Amino acid sequence: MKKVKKDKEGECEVLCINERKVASARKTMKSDATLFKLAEVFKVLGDPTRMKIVSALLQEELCVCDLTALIGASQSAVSHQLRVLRNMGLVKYRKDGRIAYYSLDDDHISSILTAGLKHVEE
Amino acid sequence: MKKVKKDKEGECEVLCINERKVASARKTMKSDATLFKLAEVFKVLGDPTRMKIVSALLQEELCVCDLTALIGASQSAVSHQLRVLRNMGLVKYRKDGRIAYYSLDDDHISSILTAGLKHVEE
DNA sequence: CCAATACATGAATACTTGATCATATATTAG
DNA sequence: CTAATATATGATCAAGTATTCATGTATTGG
Repeated sequence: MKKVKKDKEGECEVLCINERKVASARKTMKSDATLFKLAEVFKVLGDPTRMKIVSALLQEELCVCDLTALIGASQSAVSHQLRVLRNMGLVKYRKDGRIAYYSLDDDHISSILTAGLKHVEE
Repeated sequence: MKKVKKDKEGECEVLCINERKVASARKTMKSDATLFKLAEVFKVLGDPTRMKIVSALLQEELCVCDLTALIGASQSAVSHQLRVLRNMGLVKYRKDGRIAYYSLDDDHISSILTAGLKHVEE
């Protein structure tokens, strides 16, 4: 159901498409792969539990037990979501005995949240 | 299954929880409502189709038809996702006859993407 | 060594959600 | 008015996902 029509010469005659604007946008847009990765990062931040975890880690590293107490979820749920955050490279952790201390992986994450907050807080 | 124990005086004796760090984090963390809204915004940006739409609109307004051509999705899918973006206040639109021109709702959105890109592009 | 603690993880389930299909509305050309 | 165009939207459905439950691994105190 493409919005195009074949004319007598076999060429495409577009309808309402503004070719110039479309070409211009296509030129400056990031690659599909980059946009996909970007969407993945935002998707990971787009869950309340994970958002709470990340924002709790903004100041200092915390262990799983601290995080569980802080955000009001089960230890299992926190652990599962920490793995998601780890896999996306948003948090890292170090082990000290049987305690795992989690922290944010890089400084960009703080600025992502800050930028988002500006939109949320009007 | 709370990680707490009642002791003889009826008080809570925590296990590995670092009370000081937890209290400190709790103080500076945004409210649950704010974090929830923040997660919602990121969730909306966390879909490849919507991410493509938003990034296509970074430079100038585009009509639905342009967007459909640009991002390679059906008109219906684009329309549905535009509504999600509208409801979240990420895009706005104006009608000119039967054509709807969409644009980003505020400038923060660009900075959110920029911050995210810094993480994605290492 | 043994029990308790801290955390991780597989399975099952309920819930969410993005795409498609069909159709509706609105505008304009003829 | 009528047909075509541009967009919106409800319903359906398949795929994804967050939580819970049960259990596993690793570390440490006694």
